[in-house]
Amino acid sequence: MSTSSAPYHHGDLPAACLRAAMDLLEEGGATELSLRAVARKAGVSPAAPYRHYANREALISDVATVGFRELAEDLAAAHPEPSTPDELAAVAVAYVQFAVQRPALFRVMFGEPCDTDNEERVAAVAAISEYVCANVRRCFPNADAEALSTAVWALVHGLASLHLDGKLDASDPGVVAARVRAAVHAVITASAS
Amino acid sequence: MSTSSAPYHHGDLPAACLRAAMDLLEEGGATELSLRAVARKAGVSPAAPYRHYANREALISDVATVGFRELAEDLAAAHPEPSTPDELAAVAVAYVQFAVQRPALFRVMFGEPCDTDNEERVAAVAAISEYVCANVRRCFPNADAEALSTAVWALVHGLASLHLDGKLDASDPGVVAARVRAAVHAVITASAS
DNA sequence: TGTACATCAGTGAACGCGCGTTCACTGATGTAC
DNA sequence: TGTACATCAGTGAACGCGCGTTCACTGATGTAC
Repeated sequence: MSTSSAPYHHGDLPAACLRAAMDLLEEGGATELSLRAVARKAGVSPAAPYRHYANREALISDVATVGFRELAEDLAAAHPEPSTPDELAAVAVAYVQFAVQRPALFRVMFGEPCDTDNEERVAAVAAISEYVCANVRRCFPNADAEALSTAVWALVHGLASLHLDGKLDASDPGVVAARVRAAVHAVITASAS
Repeated sequence: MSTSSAPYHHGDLPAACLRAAMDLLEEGGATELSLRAVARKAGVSPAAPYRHYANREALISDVATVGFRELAEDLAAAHPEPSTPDELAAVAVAYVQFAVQRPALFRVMFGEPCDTDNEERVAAVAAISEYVCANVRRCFPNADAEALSTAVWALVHGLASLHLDGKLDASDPGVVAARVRAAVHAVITASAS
């Protein structure tokens, strides 16, 4: 696209397709991701992606994988090893922010049943799951780690989903962050009341 | 459909469309809900629904409304006024079961941004929100009700979503119920550890 | 170093599909007189 | 009670659309000799 005369061979079409797909999700809002649109965006004929992807689902699955990796990065950037409720809440905020800022990508990642044949995707999901679990063990060493990990992930994922789907107002990022922090703290202090 | 000779006038096509749509969601698995398919299922021409619905979205919105009402019924049936952690957990289980048993309907309800012009839909969502809030006040009279209500709804909704989307295994209803109960209890006892 | 040829990554036209929606229409219903 | 007619709820054909995917093809690349 940036070179004046496009060469016949693309160079790295798989990567270009992935990037095009991510861009479409970023722009398009609620649009469905179609192979044709991806090819168009990548500046290539509709049939070209079939050199590299068996079908639409294979592309989508790779997009989801990239999404999970980027989510993992965002979480680690919020705090690599949270060990207090406040630090945990910061991670929760990052998770919800990812969902709110990139809703279409989030929906691709979570909105359809997994393709379990895609090993990289499974690994990317597992990495997040383990990160959450490690955090829970660190913060609540005496708790039932498995049950509490599930609960924490569900809490955060639920907050993300409810904001994403308009059940909780997501128009002001500051308000969202405050609400997430409040929810996390409310849960942690619930049994005291 | 049951009468031998179908009359020209249907009788109550709006209701028939709604029922057809619900049935399609129940059967079809991951299918998108199309107006044409609904008309087909209702035994009527593709244009007929337009007598009663402005467009596809209007039908979908009504379907979502019915879904929210039925979810509210399921929750109330699980326990109309939960006041202990166990009773609260029973309601959580009902919520997750609704999602797992009727995934396509659940996705219609939550998977796309609300049509806020549909007053009945808004009311149906608000009813659930208030039910959750009332439960939280009853169970945790000294907590920050708003924050904790958000958290509880998010926890339950997150559990539902993660099961629905294959991030948590939903193949055995008993296992799911146990996991949900464990998660709820883990949260309630988290601060004690 | 130069040429023949196999391989590979693209093209672009075509397929059949189901969709949302519109349109002119027609059969049934019910009301006014 | 009987008839004329307005109204309403359907029909079915058609529109244009974008989609996933296949196919025979062609231009570019790189390797063997």
